[in-house]
Amino acid sequence: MHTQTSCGVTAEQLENFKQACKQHGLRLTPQRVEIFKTVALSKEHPDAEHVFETVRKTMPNVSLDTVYRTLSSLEDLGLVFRVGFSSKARFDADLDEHYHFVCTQCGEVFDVVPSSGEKLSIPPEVQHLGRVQKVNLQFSGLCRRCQAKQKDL
Amino acid sequence: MHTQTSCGVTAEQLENFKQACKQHGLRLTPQRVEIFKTVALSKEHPDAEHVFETVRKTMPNVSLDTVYRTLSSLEDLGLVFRVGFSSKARFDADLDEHYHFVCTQCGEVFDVVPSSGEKLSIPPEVQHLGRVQKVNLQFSGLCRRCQAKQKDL
DNA sequence: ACTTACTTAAGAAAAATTATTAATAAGGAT
DNA sequence: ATCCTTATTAATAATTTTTCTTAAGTAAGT
Repeated sequence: MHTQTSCGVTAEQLENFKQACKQHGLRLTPQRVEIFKTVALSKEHPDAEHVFETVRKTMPNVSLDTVYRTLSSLEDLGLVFRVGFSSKARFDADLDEHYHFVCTQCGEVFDVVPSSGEKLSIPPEVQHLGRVQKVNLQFSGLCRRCQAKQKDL
Repeated sequence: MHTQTSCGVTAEQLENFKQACKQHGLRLTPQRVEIFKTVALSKEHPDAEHVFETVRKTMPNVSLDTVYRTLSSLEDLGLVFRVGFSSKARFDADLDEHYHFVCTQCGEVFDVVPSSGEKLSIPPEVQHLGRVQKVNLQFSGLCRRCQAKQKDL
């Protein structure tokens, strides 16, 4: 069994969080700790507004801006995963099954056309959750060109 | 080889578009045709603003509102695919590999934890495009509860 | 030719996120 | 312990993206 803090976040998780902050020179402010704990505790994939409301219960003065800023920095440290993609909507008329690679730097979107053997099969547990109408698979990272640019510095 | 129109949209694609519009009682306005063609021709996954600018070159009076309205209806007909997820950002502190099923009706997000055999492997052609830092796999559709609600009507 | 959906225009309004600025406080130095 | 530097924060304002309103005109499709 895991060692747990009173609030349910594993001590391991918290320690990991503190280490990552220290490593990147981020100060351990109460707001940051509270926001991290809130996401770590929630099982419902909260949005920024929801985190804001939850944190406000114990820290009535946090601003929504801090929540957004903190969530972004936690994402940068890899401590929190952003579900979905919050950028503006983009469209594609190619309806054949294919995926996308999005460069986090330049924003370019590349098509990934799977070979017949690579096509994604919908896991049975997903079909049990509901009727799947759409599959969205997106990889993101640094594209070749942006990688090269970084090295040029 | 495919039969092509002068502008590069396959006749098949256009025919499919016209049929779908007819089936759903959507009128075949020049704006709708032009917007569809623009997305179909573009290889760059354009956003609404980009479509707007492109369409304006040949139809200087289209409004941005029409572009948004049309793109949405084309998506509803399944003629156009919305890349990424345009909803608000949601966060998850669970960093283990897992996917999500999002209900298009109620918005609830369900976790999909793959069994070891189901885990996604990153295709080599993706690794060739750049350094993958994040994988985002999202299924969407109607969840069980919302399915039941629909039947109850 | 008629009906009715659709579009334009111009503006307002939501909704989500980010920037500005002055005050505050974390964490290292003294 | 206290001081200092600099990141961080609260509060508010601003931006960005998308949708809605209203009204008047246009044109698709039967």
